[in-house]
Amino acid sequence: MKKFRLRKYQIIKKKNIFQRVYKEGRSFVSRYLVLYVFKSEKEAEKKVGFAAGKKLGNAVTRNRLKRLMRESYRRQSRLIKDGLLLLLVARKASVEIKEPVMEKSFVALLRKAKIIKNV
RNA sequence: CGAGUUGAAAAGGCAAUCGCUGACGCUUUUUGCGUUUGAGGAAAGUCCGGGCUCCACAGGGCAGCGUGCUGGAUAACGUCCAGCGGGGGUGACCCUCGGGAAAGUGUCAUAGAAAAGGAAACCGCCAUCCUCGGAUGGUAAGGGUGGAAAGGUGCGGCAAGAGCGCACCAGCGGCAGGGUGACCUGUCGGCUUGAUAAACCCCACGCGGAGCAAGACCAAAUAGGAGAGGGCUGACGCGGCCCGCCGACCUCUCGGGUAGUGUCGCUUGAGCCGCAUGGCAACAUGCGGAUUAGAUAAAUGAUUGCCACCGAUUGCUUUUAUAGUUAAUCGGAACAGAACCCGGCUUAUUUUCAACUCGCAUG
RNA sequence: GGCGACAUAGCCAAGUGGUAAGGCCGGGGUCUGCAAAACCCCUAUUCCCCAGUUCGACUCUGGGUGUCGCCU
Repeated sequence: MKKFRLRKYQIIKKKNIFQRVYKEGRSFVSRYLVLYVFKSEKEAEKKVGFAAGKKLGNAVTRNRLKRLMRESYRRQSRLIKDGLLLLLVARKASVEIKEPVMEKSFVALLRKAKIIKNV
């Protein structure tokens, strides 16, 4: 079975990139998530960032949400087109949900944004 | 059986698939593969105390801050242990910012005659006088006010009263005995000096400041740039002020560059477990053993199966309540995530066990 | 991660041991033919919460909760 990896260098870390994606990227909203999409200058670049605000809860729940989002992205990353910077933000309703619900919601957002590869 | 007090312990396990941090090995341009490793009792709050780093390898005085019964433990503490005094509870047991109010100052609203002077007379009580309900004087026993009223209770005494006298109790002081000490016990004395120091303050002891975002290091590039001001008649700096120290740069403007969320600090430590000895204990000493988190948009997750735990329903056993049981089904499993590291405290939270106390019932 | 500040009516807020000022908003009234303005009256029982000290706590002490700021 081919593995879907998610390495450190594939995650957005710099503050200014976060700011650009927030400001200039297009956004898509669902009940549990907000997805920002921004076209990178480089063709091959494909990165993702995760955010969970302070209002969602304590450190444990915020870390759990980021893990769930990362797991969803990791499983579906092969479907996504290259050359995009994505940013996933958790909403308050997502505190209660389990992993498959999160993943479904993520895929629905990808369809909405029309960034799925046609294979 | 019910209610409670105290003290400990644990924080589900195994397996499969996918995935992540660090370390090591192989390969290597990136990368990839393999082995291995990986959160807590509170990691939390940041409330104390240290280590460590920089500033005089930290000095003096003032100011400021903290602690506050005694003795001990400790690197240190506001922590811990053992005691003393006071308070609460039927009890196991718990709580206690618990020095000084006779060094001084302040405050004690309203009410009340009086709220702190050896002070105070509103009603009442007693004596004297008269114009017969007032005046003068005595009086703190009674009434009334208040959170608190000038020691309390009883007997005597007196015009009425009063530590005015006596007994007991409380408080204060002296002496004797015991204890390292807080203090306790006994005895004697004159009879008596409100509360508040989590009000200022006094006394004793302690504290320099900042904090790993501390601090240190690194390439290329021009270049130790230009101008103004201050400075060995001592700048800048050392938390406030004064001293003292240090000893040559500092501030502003203009122009140009660079350094990356880079590397080190970064994890073995006053640490943990067992035994022995000393000690009532906290703890100390000796011997032996096990020692692997080090991330930085921040690593432990997701899905599933079985077993174990808890709860509910159904079935079965039992005369019933109840209890037990195995089987099936469903549901649940807390608080919470290392960020330089330790010792504590506090707060959040799921269970289990042990010892003890009280009540009820039965033998 | 570290350091610090604040919380009082719907809003802005004063208050530093003796029963909580003031302004805006709101409600009622006077005035007016009706309004506006002006004037008068009313609006705090949880002073963010829980304990303690004190006769008495918004105020002092300890613990908790929430909000905001500064340091790379």
